[in-house]
Amino acid sequence: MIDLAVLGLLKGNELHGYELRKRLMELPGARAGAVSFGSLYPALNRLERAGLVKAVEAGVEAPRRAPSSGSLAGELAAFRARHNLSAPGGRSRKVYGITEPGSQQLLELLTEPQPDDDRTFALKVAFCRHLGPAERVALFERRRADVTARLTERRRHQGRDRLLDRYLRSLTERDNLALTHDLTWLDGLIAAERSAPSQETAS
Amino acid sequence: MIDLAVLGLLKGNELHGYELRKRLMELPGARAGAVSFGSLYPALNRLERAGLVKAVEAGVEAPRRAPSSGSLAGELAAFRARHNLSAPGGRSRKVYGITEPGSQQLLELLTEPQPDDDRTFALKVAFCRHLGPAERVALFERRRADVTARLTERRRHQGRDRLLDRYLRSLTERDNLALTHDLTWLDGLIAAERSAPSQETAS
DNA sequence: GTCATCATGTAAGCCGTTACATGATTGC
DNA sequence: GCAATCATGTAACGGCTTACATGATGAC
Repeated sequence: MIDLAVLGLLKGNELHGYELRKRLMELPGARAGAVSFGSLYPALNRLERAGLVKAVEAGVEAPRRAPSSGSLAGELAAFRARHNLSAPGGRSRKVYGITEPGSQQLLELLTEPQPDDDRTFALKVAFCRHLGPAERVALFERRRADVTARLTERRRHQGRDRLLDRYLRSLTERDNLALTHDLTWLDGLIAAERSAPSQETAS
Repeated sequence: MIDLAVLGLLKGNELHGYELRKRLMELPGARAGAVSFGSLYPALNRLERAGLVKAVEAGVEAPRRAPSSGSLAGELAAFRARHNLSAPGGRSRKVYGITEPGSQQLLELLTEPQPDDDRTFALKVAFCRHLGPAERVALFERRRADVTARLTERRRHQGRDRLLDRYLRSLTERDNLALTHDLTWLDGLIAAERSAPSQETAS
């Protein structure tokens, strides 16, 4: 989940951890991108060790390891820091970019056929522009099947609606509505995909 | 979460673990009650040790500990097994009921004011019949505030809609719709609560 | 000069899952 | 008799959170 989120965002943007999280939090879809720093930073380090992302324009690192009295590196850092100001390419923070293996891994994550939970699916949609039209449709169709299955499951179990109190009934109705809306939405996505000029955005 | 689910279901029904899970899985609301056996059974034991639930009609337990050759207990178990068939009060399974402290704990879990994630909120609604009207409205109002906050947050961040690709735009729209529908639903619940004959279902 | 925000990290722990082990009962 | 389902558990592990520690920078 967090790998998908990180790789998806880094594909196209070079970002440092803090900014990455800010963007993640802004992603739509039921808090899909919500992660804590406590899991983001270790994840970034892990992905870097795995070669899926790499630090770019790394700039000043480990100035505190410098035993020499002359704080050359420190001065440099301060100078750089005075001039960066948020534009992608800042200094003194660790800016990451995606690597080729990282891009491949992103595609694999987006393509894996196992059923997604809601948050993962939202993330996949958020980054599905990196897929080709066929894989995109496959993604939507798989989800469609999942939602349909849930709906029919629900209908199987709801015969005893009369036995439920009003709150459970209301909850059930809400659930059915939400699932139905999702189906409609997915159908729209699929239809659009099939009729659209099919602009490839392959890897 | 699992405590809420277990206590909520046991309030009113006496059930064994397997049946408990089956009912949990049937609860509406975005897979709200989905739990694995691997977490359910330990949870039941924990709740029992804490005195929040207790085994009732324990019936045949530990027949394998009986060293005597005469398999009296075994025979009895077999006899019972032939006749129980799913009706609450089965044998050879561990049937649990809620205790007074358990009921109190359930009320506390239903009343705690911290914001709920979607699944927890669904569970609270599923069992909110055990609350009084005032606490119920409070529950709904809190959720309403949460959803409203999410909506305005979203609106703050979506000025650059034009920058997003069609999939992110679609996802954002879907999200807005879902949140809006939820708001309407909550408003309906609140209105119904306020205008209803206010049937108390206190602890 | 002090406070909020930016920025990166570590450690402990929670809460749940999957996989495994075991055995009784039911239906064919 | 054999398979599917019912039924209860344990062990290992995974992923994420909270809380903590640290420090630079910017605004006033």
